Amino acid sequence: MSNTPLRLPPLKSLLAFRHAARSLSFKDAAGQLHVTQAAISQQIKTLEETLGVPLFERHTRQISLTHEGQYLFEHAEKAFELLETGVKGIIDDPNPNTLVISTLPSFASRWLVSRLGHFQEKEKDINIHLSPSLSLASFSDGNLDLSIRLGQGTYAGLRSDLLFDEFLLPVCHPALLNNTKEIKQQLAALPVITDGGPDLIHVWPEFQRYLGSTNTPLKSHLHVSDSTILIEALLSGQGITMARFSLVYELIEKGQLICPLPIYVKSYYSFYLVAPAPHFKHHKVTTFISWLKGETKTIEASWQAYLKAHPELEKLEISYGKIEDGC
Amino acid sequence: MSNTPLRLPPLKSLLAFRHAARSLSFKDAAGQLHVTQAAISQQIKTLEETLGVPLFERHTRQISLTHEGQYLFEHAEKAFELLETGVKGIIDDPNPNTLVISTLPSFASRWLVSRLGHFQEKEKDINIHLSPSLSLASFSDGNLDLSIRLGQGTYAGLRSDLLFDEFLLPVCHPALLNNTKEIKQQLAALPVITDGGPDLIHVWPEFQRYLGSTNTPLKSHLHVSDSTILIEALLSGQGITMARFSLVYELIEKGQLICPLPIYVKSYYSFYLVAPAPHFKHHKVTTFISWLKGETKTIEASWQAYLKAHPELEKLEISYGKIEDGC
DNA sequence: CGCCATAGTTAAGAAATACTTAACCATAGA
DNA sequence: TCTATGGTTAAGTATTTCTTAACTATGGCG
Repeated sequence: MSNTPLRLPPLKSLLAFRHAARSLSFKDAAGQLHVTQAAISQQIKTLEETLGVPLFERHTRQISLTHEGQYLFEHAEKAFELLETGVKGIIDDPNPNTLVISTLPSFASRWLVSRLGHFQEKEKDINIHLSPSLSLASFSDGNLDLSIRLGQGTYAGLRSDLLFDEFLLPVCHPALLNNTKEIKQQLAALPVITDGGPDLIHVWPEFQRYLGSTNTPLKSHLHVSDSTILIEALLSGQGITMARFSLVYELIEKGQLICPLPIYVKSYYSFYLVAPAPHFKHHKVTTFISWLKGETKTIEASWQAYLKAHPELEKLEISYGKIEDGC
Repeated sequence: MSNTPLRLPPLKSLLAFRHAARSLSFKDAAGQLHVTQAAISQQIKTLEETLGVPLFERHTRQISLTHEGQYLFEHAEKAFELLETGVKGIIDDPNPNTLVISTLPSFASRWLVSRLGHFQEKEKDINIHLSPSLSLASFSDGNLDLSIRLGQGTYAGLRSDLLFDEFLLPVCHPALLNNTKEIKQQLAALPVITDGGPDLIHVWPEFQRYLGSTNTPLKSHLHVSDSTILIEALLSGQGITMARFSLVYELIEKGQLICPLPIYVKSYYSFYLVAPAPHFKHHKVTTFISWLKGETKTIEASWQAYLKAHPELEKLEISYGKIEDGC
């Protein structure tokens, strides 16, 4: 007998065979594999032609295994059980009691950290490791369970679930404004604070147009490294910015910051839960996501309440060119 | 943990992974699987994304397995070994000492049977079961090893290897002709013997044209069930036919039959060895085929010698319409 | 007994997957 | 320092798998 290495028949047809042989029904096998009966029929036919032997006897509406079919089934069943065991062991959570989350430092410090106590009290057997990151952290080394990012949800090879949409408001310290001049004039004189978020880049032209100073450079400009610093700069009265609602709405509610103009923008970035698809099946992840979605409902509720309390708010429509994926 | 049934990742990517993990080289895995290195690279990437974990660590030009990769490899290796064992057991010959051959009764009786003694003497451990059949016998019940058919070699789901080409000659008993009249006139008066072979149907119009009697029905017509009877009819002087060279050349050499006209036709049917592809790997089949090809060289040699001895032979070109697959 | 539902089959076309090619990157070795 | 090597990726092509629709041969029910 030749020693040339064996070339397996199409593996899909072997899997189809295994299911058909186990249930002795092409129809049932089709249901199990989420394909049509015709697909199974064709797969089995191809397999029989490739192997050169019949694997089933046909009895019009029923099938039974031939001797060779029985022999092959015994091997195929064990083989696919092994594959299933191996794959399941891979995608099962190797560390079910520790949830490693990466998110924006600003979102972590301004919103999430202060709420995590509630989660930990509720879920005592899940430890949270919060890992701030300005950009999408890599899942490639296997040490990260979930990422909460602001972006477009288009991360290659990863699943992204929308958490909540983001809105941008003009925000500053109340002490920066008084009644001696018109608000727009006062604002035009304030430094603008930016943090490099790509969704903001497209907003300034509109902002300036609203202030009536189209196509002139920003008078004064404070650029900070991320939104955490940006919020601190706002709170210390360094200037004005279009701030993300999720980060400032509690400060506005407390009167520590104000929204001096009746305008807002819907960011084309939203907050997403991002991870490899199998991570979304881990108990600790699904538990955290359920809790988080409950908590972020307060952001959405606050936004709706804010809109209701300020009917004069006007939505600026931004025209975008090439949009980055997000951060 | 959810009880929803596990859906395996693409099986091809698991096989690619297995080979890459075993040799720790995408390049080597590509060679083993007869694809390009890029294909393996993409398969592994897809698998890692689907499973949500890295399986290899990359070191520019080298790879090593991660912990999860090692775990999965152990399962995958065993699983594919099982599949290979099962498949090999299927396509290996369950009955290596008995070769069941189906062929045309005419070819069996006129040519093959008388030579099989030589084969059996040469190969004492292979028993031949010769099973005459007017049409292609089914391989579906697993009791047939090889078929020798006259056709176009286009049998669905089966492999067909050309054995030899067939030629058609006008043949009759020598006693049917004398010197009193011109040969063509005498032949036109003879009954035509046919056996239903589709390759003959298209020949008669040309035959008649050659005799100078275009578009008139055959004067007299003896139809028999197959070529075995046809040869007996020829030998008993019942008429003329366009006979297959392989069946009559020995009778012509002995003077028992003659070819009264210097014409011939190349049949669009040829003799083929037909079987499910794996059967061509069985030792008994390859042994028989080697022997048979040696023996059928005498037919081809005889044909070439016949052409050389009769340089006046003219090849008639037949125009065909829709052609049947053969028998 | 006739009709309807059922499971398997097949052909043709569409959808999805896998592969190739070419260009690229980061080394390692000569 | 330059070249060869193994892995990566994008774009386009080839192949495989699937769906749909029509078909066949039952088996069971009214």
